[in-house]
Amino acid sequence: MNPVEGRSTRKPRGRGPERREEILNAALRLFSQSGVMAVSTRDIAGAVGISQPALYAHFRNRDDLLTELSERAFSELEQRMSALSADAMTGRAAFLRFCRIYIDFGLEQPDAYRMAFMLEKRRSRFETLDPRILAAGLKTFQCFEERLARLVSRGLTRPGEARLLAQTLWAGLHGLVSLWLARREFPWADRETHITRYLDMLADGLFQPEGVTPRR
Amino acid sequence: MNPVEGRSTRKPRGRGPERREEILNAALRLFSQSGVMAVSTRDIAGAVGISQPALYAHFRNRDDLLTELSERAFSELEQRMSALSADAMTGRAAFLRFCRIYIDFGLEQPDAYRMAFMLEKRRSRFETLDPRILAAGLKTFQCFEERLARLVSRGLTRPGEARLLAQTLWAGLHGLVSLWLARREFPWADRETHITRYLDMLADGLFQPEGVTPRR
DNA sequence: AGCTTTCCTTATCAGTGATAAGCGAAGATT
DNA sequence: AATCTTCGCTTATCACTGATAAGGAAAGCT
Repeated sequence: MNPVEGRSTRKPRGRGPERREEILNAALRLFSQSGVMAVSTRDIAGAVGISQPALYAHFRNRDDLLTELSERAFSELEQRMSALSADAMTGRAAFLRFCRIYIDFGLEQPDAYRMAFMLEKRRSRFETLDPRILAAGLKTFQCFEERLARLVSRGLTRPGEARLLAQTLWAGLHGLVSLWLARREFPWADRETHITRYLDMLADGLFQPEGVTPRR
Repeated sequence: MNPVEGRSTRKPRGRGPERREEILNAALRLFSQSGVMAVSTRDIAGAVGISQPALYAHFRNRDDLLTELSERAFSELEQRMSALSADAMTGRAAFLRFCRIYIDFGLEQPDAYRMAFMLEKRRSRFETLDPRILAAGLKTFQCFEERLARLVSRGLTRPGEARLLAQTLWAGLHGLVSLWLARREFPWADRETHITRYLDMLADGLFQPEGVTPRR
């Protein structure tokens, strides 16, 4: 695709990058259907119509493929957040809408969300996070932090408050979304009510009424 | 152990239930060391000093063993929460202490926490939750809800509010803990500050100052 | 002594992710 | 045109996984 890419002056023959796309799309579809853990490399290869070892020409291993999908998931979330910033809204209403973007992303694309935040790789230790996923996550988080700071201008009194608030809010939203996704059978309250109540609680803590100083 | 247990009048020979305990303990230790996904049934059997198929005399399969550990994790959390209720505290301070119990449990016993809330089984679809884990989770949640309602007596105005609040708070705490556990490499803010700020934000939303009506 | 039950073994299975070796055809080189 | 090179793929195979089958050794009861 890029002539700068290699020492060879010859153009790549064609199928290469497209095959890679085919594989990624097929994998995501299968993961959505049957769950990430249940899909084998043979399943993916079969869906694309190639043999299983052929995958390894495009991805070093299975986890590498998952990483790629994780990066895409982060990218998608980032895009959604960026789309909102056009409106130069501020205050409570904007805060609520901003949070809804995160929540809606998780609920509409549960598999992408899982890829990004909840995925436990098979081989490595649980805590060992892929550097690529870490980088993608950091980038997305910076976007999150930036937009949030713009929306919530009041209440950011101490230095470093913006980052702390962003991490706190992110964690809160993640808790909501991840529990919904991981424990579907649980008798959750009506989801809309739940979202509203939760965001209100957060907003009540964030946007204190005039003349009232929040404790601490 | 219990004479009511079977039709046989003979006493069980001994090792049975103890072996089961041995296996569970060894499994939990290995999971803590190497991560849940990285530990095989042969590893567990080897740690106990028996052959791999011998495990299946005590557990139907690997997931069954994980389920057992999940139940124990829930039980441990429940115990911790119940321990606090002795003090008949109320109000904001009690709320903060209550939340700390949950957080501390997750941070002190990360593997138990993962068992209970973050575990993706290998075989089944991700959403398909083991009924036993569901039951254990429900029981623990009821404990959570009950204690919380006692602590936060004000602010519970609408019917069903207690359950909604409990689910909301649980989700918020889970978000914090699970992200810490799953993304250790992330440049988190100082944890103590983080906890304090987050709980304050929640408490500010919950315990509105006198004479101020929270929006909505 | 003989029988039953318990707890464990070895042997083996299908399925997994991954690697090695090689094959055929499309471009490049002569 | 003939040859060479490289690419994209195949088949064969590996070590390992969770799980099952079949059987053995020994403890305790009759």
